[in-house]
Amino acid sequence: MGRSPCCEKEGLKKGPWTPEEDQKLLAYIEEYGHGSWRALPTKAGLQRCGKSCRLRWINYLRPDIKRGNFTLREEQTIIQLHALLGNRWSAIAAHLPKRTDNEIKNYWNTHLKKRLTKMGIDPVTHKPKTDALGSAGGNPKDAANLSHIAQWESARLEAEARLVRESKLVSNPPQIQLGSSTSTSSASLANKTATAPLPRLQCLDVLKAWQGVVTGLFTFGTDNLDSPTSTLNFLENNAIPTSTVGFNDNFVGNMNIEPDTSGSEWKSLEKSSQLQELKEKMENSMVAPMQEVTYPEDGSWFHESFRAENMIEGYNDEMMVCDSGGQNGENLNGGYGGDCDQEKYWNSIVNFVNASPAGSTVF
DNA sequence: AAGCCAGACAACCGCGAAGCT
DNA sequence: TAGCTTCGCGGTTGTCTGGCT
Repeated sequence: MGRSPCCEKEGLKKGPWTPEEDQKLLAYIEEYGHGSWRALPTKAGLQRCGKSCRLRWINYLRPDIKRGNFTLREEQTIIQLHALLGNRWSAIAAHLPKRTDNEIKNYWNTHLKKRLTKMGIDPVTHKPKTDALGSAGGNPKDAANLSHIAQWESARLEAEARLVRESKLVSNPPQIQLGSSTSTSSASLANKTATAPLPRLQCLDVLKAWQGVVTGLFTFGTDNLDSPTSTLNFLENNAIPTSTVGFNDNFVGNMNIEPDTSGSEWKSLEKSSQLQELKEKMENSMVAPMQEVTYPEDGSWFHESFRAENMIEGYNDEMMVCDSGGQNGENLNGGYGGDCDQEKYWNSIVNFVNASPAGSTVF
């Protein structure tokens, strides 16, 4: 189909953005919103193509971007989602608040992929390279099950990512009349632009749901989820939940869930016909398979994964350096404070990714 | 001090999908 | 319905920086 000619025009500047250009772009979006990206450069007085402006805004200038090192939890989430989704960075980014797809992609390529490779794990399949022939212990049936699970989760995550994008449109129309202020501070922009921080779509967070299933079943006793389908129960009564449908607080924290205390974002979503449509789709496509999931009762397959789940926030690479001493240093918080943390951490990740509900009767 | 190299990250490019007329 | 425009995504490249020799 038609190709945008904007970047092919001669005379347009390429390469790194100058502070002056950033200022112009910020000032324009603050006042008028981005509107049509194609038309923006001319209106904003920039010698750039619209594509370049959009990228600069999305990946760098947007006020709701969290910069700096990825937390251990974020790394874990990226790896888990990558195991399910592959290189669908935008879908992965939808689960990492304030991170851009470009940033995640870069981080994966420069850090995580190499680490997995070093550990002898194929970063594409997330399987040990020595186990090339078979996943799930080499059992073809289990491998097929795992594949089905991955496909299923992939489809659902994609649907959710789409909803997240749509929610941006619903709750934050792109063209916002921003008032008379000419301030270009990030704080100011954060309240005004079309890309204000998104609410977490709590009950549609299928990654959370998936993990909540196994977490709830094996580790939390009385507050356990009754059944995996509970994650979608809100669909039945159309109620926007104020809590996380039976998941314990621990879990919520672990998954970077940021409850929206105001609920205002959800209220706007409630009115969305698109949301209603998606609800119906999810009801039809997701609830049924989940109902029959069963897992080994002893929870052994999930044990290591759960330990990784409980690692404390702020855990960083330096803490993960594995000395030759090899002492086990699991701390009282359930995290790893010992000498061989890196190996344990990554083993946990790998176990989580590999954790196939072998007893599943779903597929 | 200079040159080289590798890592990290910003930015570009090409493609496909969605929307509009 | 076809053709065009616009946007978003993912792969790739370019540039900067810090470490090493």
